[in-house]
Amino acid sequence: MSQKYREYKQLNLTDIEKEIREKWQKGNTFRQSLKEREGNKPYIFFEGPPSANGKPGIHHVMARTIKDIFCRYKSLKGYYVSRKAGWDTHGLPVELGVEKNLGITKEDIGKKISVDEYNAECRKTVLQFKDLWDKLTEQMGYWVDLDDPYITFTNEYIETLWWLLGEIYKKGLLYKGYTIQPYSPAAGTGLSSHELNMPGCYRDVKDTTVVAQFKIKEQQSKKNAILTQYVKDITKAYFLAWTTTPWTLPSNTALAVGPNIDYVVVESFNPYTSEPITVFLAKNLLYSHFKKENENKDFSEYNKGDKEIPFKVLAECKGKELIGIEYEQLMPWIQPMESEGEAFKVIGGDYVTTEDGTGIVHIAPTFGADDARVAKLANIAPLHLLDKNEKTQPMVDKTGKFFLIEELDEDYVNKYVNKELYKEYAGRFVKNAYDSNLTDKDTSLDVDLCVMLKQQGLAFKIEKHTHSYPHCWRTDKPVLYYPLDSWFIRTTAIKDRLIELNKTINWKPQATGTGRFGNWLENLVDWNLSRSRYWGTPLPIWRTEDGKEEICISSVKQLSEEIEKSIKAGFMTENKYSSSNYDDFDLHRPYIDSVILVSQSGKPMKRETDLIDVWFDSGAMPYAQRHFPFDCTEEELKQHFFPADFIAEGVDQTRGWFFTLHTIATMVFDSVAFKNVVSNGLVLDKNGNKMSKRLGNAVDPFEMMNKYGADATRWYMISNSQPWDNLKFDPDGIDEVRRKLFGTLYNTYSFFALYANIDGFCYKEKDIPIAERPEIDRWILSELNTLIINVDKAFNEYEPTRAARLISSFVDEYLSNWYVRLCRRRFWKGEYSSDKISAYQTLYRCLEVIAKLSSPIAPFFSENMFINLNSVTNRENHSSVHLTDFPTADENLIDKALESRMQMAQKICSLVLSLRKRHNLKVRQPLASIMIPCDDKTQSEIEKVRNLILSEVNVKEIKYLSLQNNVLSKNIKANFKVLGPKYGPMMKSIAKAISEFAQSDIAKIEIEGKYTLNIEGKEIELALTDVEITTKDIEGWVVANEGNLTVALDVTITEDLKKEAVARELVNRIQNIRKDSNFDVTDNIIVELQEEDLLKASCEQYKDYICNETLTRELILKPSIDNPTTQIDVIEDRQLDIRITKC
RNA sequence: AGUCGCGUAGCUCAGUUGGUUAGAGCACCACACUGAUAAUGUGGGGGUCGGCAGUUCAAGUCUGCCCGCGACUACCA
Repeated sequence: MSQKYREYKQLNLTDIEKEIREKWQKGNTFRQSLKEREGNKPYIFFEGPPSANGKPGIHHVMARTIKDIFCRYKSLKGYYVSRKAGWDTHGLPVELGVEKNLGITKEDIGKKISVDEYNAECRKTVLQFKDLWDKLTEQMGYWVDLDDPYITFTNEYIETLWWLLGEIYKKGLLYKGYTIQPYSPAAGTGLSSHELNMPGCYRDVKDTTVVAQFKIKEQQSKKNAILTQYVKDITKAYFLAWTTTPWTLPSNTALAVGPNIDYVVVESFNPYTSEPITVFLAKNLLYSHFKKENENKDFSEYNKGDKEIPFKVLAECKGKELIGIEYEQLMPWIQPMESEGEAFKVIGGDYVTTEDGTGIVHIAPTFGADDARVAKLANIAPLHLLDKNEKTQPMVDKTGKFFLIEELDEDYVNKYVNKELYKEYAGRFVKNAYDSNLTDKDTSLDVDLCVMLKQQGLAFKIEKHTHSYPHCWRTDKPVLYYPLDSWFIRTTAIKDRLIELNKTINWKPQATGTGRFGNWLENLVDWNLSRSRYWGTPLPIWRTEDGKEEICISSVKQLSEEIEKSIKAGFMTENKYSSSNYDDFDLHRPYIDSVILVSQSGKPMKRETDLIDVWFDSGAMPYAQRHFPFDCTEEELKQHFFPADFIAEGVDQTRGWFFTLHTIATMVFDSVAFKNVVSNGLVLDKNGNKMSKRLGNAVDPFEMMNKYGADATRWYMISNSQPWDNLKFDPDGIDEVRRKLFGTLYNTYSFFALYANIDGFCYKEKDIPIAERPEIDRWILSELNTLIINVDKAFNEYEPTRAARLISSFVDEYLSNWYVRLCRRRFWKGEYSSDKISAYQTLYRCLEVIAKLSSPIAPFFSENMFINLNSVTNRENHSSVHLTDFPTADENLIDKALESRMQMAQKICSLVLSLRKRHNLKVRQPLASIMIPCDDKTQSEIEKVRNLILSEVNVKEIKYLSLQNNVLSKNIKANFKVLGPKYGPMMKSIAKAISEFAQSDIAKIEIEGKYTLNIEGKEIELALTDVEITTKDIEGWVVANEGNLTVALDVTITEDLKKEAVARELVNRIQNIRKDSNFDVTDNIIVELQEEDLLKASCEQYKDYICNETLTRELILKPSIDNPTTQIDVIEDRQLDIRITKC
C-alpha cells in the first residue's frame, strides 16, 4: 500500500491548528503523554495560579509559552511532567471587582450588605472568566491539567495554609506588631502598596515646612567633647531639623544623624527673633541655610531685624560624635512613656542623606516607617497615648485628628499630658482635607504650629515646599502614614538562610536572582501578613481580650476539638466544624468569626479579624495543591511534588510569588521551593508603551491567534527577544515569523511531498549508508546533528530564544536555501536511483527532526508535519510528535571539516554571483572558469565541493593558483591580537610600517618566514604569524574577495558558451510556457521554433539537453510557425515564434 | 529618590576572553533567478554602537559620571 503524503493548496496555520486541537482532544493526547511517562523520573513544575476574575492578555500567552516549552521539552526527554492548573481566588482585585459591580464601598460591608452576602458574591465572580482562560489555554496549546486544578478558596486549601501558619507559629516566627502603613483617614482603611501605585495617586502638593530648632540640654555640655570645646553658650545651642509635616513635631522623640556625614557648628542669629544662636547642621547643607557672603561678617554690626545675617563656622565633626546628645522636647505637650524606651536624643540613621533638609532628621516613630525602624534599633520610645480603653494610640486618631483629652485615660493624662499646652490643639485635624468643616483656604494645623514655633524662637526657617505625596484613590484625600496593628512573619530571622538557599537557585536571567531578588533579601523586612478585608484566608489565631493568651489553629480537626472545649466552657453552643465532609462548612468569614474558643485559663478567645496576604495563598501552593499534610505525606511530597524543578512567571512576581514560595519553603522545610526559575519581562506595545485597557493598546490574544495562529504567535514571542527582556509586541513580527519560518518549512515539506508522492517514496528502503551518500547529504546531516546538540543544550539551559533562532536559521539558511535549492534536480530528475533515495531519506530525516526539535515551541505545526510524514512511513510507533523521544545526535555524522568547506563553497558562490552581477552576466550564461588562489590544503577542501560550486554558479572549471604566484597582488595587515601584547605602545608604528609593505616585502616575509623592522630605533622581528596576508587582485581577471578568500572569474564568452547559454535560455522559456499552459509536469511535448542561425546551431549541439529537460519529443526548427503559442527572446534583439503542443 | 535591567541601521535583534571594514532579518530601491513561485538570490542606500570622560598600544565590549526608557522598592526629613 502506498499512502500519499498530504499536500496543501496553501499554508493556513489556523486551519492546521484547529485540526490538531481536535485530534488531541479525540486522542486525549495530553493524558497519553503523561501516561506514557508514568513512573519515570519526575520533572516537577508549579503553575503560578492566575486570577480568573480578569481576562487573559497577550502577556499571559508569553508566560505560558515559556512554561509549556520546558514542560514539553522535558517530556520528550523522558521525564514525567505533571502539570496541575490552579486558580488564585482571593484578594483585593476580587473584592474591588465585586464592589464595583454592586456599586458599594468597603464601608458598606456589614451595613448595606452582610459579610456573608459579600463573600458569596466574591466566590461567584472569582471564576467568572474561567471559560475564557480555558479557551486561551486550549487555543494556544498550553498543556496543563485543567480538570483537576487547585483553587485557593477551598477549605482544603485553606487548611494547608493554616497548617503552614501553625508551623511558622510554633517556630516563633509569627507575631503581632505595630507598623507604619499608608492609611486613609477619610476612608478609614489601610491601603496596600498596590492601591498606592494606582495611576494618579501621587500628586504634587504644596505643604508648609519648617526647619525647627531643637534645644540642646544644658547639662549635656559636660558630657560631649564637641559641645565642651566649641559651643560658647550652651543655653543657645540647637540642632536644626527640617520637616514637611509639622503636625508630627509634637510626636518627635529623637533626631537622627548620618554617622559618617560631616556636620558643622555654626554661630549666628535666629532670622525671626534675632536672638544669638549656635546651631548644628550638615556641612554640605550649610549654604542652603546661610548665605555664603555673610560668612564671617562682623557680628557687632548686626542689628535686630537685619535681613543679612552674619554667621561663623565654629567647628566640624562627624555625625557619630553627636550621637547620644540629649535635647529638650520641642513641644512638651505630652511625654513619652518611660516604659517604652528613651527619648529626645540624637541617634544614628542609615538612611540620613544631605540631599535636602539639614542632614538632621526629625524622628516621629509613630508616623514614619523609617523613623519607627531606627527608633526601635536605638531603643527610642514612640510617642504613644493611652485611650479610655487602655489601648496605646498615636497622637492622631483614625479620623485624622489629635485625640481629645476626654478620650484618653485619666491616670495617663494626669501623669503625661500637659493639659494647658495640649488643649489648644486637641481635636485638630492634621490636614484640612480630613475636616469636613475646613477648606484649603483655612489656616492649617501645620501653619499654626509653625507660627507658634516662630514666636518661641524655635523656628529657623518656614517655607512652602512642593513634593509628591500619595492620595487615596477612593477619596482623593491625602494618605497618612499611620501605625496599625498587624501580624507579621519574622522573615528577618531566617534572612541568612534565605540568602544562602537563593544562591543554589538557577535564575534566568541570573541578574534577577542576584540583583533584584538578592537585594530584596538583603534588605528584608518582616512580612506583613495582615489584611483588614473580608474575602480571603482568615488568620487562624484566637486571642483573649487582653492578648495574653492565644492559640494558633493548624487544622480543621484541631478547630473542632477546641470548639468542643469551648462548648463545654459555655462559650459556644454548636460545632459546625465537626464534619469530615469539607463541603459541610466554610472556613471563611463571617462564619469563622463566630467561633469563640476557650483559653487555658478559661477565658474566651476571639479570632483576630485579619485575613492573610493573598501572596501567602500562592506561595503555599506546592503544599496546598496536594492538601498536605492531610492527603499527602511528607515523603510523597518530597518524592513527587516538591521542590519544583522549574517555574516561570513575569519578573513582576519577584517580590510576589517567587518570594513567598521561597520564604515559606525555607521557613517550613528548610528547602528551596524551586531549582530553576525563568522570569520573563513585560509585553509592551509596538512603540514600547505599557499595554493598558485605558490606552486601548492592549493586544487581544485571541485576535492574534485567530489571525496568525498560535504557533506563529508563540514562535514570535520566544524568538524575537530573550524572554527576560521586554518584548515590543508588533503583529507584523508575527506575520514575518509566519512567512519566514513556517512558510519556508511549509514550502520545504510541500516540495518533499510533491516528489515523494510521484516517486512513491515511503521510506521502505533501508537507510543508504552514510558513506554512500553524496557530499551535500552528508553535509546537511552533519549540520542537522550539530543542530540537535545545540538545541538540546539551549533548552536544557533554559534558553528558548537561542533554541528558536537556531532552528529557524537552520531551516532557512541550510535546509531551504542551500540543501533543497541545490538538490531540486535530484528529486525530479531521473530514475528512482539510490542517489534519489538518499536525497529523500536525507530530506525526510531533516523534516522529522525539525518537527521534534520545534515541537516544544510550535506544538501544532510540528505535530502536523510529524503526522503527515509518519502516517506514510510509520517509522515511529507514536501517534503524536509529543509522544516521541527528543532526537539524539549521532556524533559520527558530524563532520566539522565538511561543515566548514560547505561554508566556503557558499562563500565562493556568493562571490561569483556578485561578480556576475557586477559584470552583467546572467547565471544562465555559462562561463569557462573561476580561479582561486589558495594553499594545497584549501585546494583539496574546495575540490570536494567542486561540483556544487560549478553547477551553482554555472561555470565549467575551477583553477587554482599557488599563493607564491607572481600574478597575485597581496594585502598585508598587522595581526593585532598577536602583536599587541608583545609590543604594546609601539603597536601603532608597527601597524603603520606593515601596512606600507611593498609587494616585494610581502614576498620576502612569505618566503623567509620572517622580516626585520626597524621602529623607533628598535629592531623588531616579525614572524609570518604576526601578520595577515590576503590576496587582492589577479592580473587580467575580475576579482572579488571576502576575508581571506579571493575568487577570480574568467568573463570571456566563447562561441560555444554563447550557444550553451542560448540553449539554457530556450529551456527556461519552454518551461515557462509549459507552466503557463498548465501542462502537467509529466506531459511530453512537441516544440516548433522559428529558425535563426545561432538558435539553430545551439539546438543542434544541445538537442539532447533541451529535449531531456523539457520532455520534448520533437524539436523542429522551421522558417515560420503557424499558430505560434507565443514569442520568445532567447536571441538578442530578436523575437522568435514558438509553438508548443502536447503529444 | 534608591536598586536592577535595557539603549547597536527606519524597525526587531546578533556581536565570543577588549584585537582594527560593526553584522543578520524586516522595510526601501535596483537587478536577476524561477519544474519550491504569496518563495529565492545579488547589489545599493542607511550607524557619532545613548552622551561625556577614563583605563589600554587597542573600547560596541572594561570603569566612572550623565541622559532616555522600563521594572521593582520607597515616597522618607
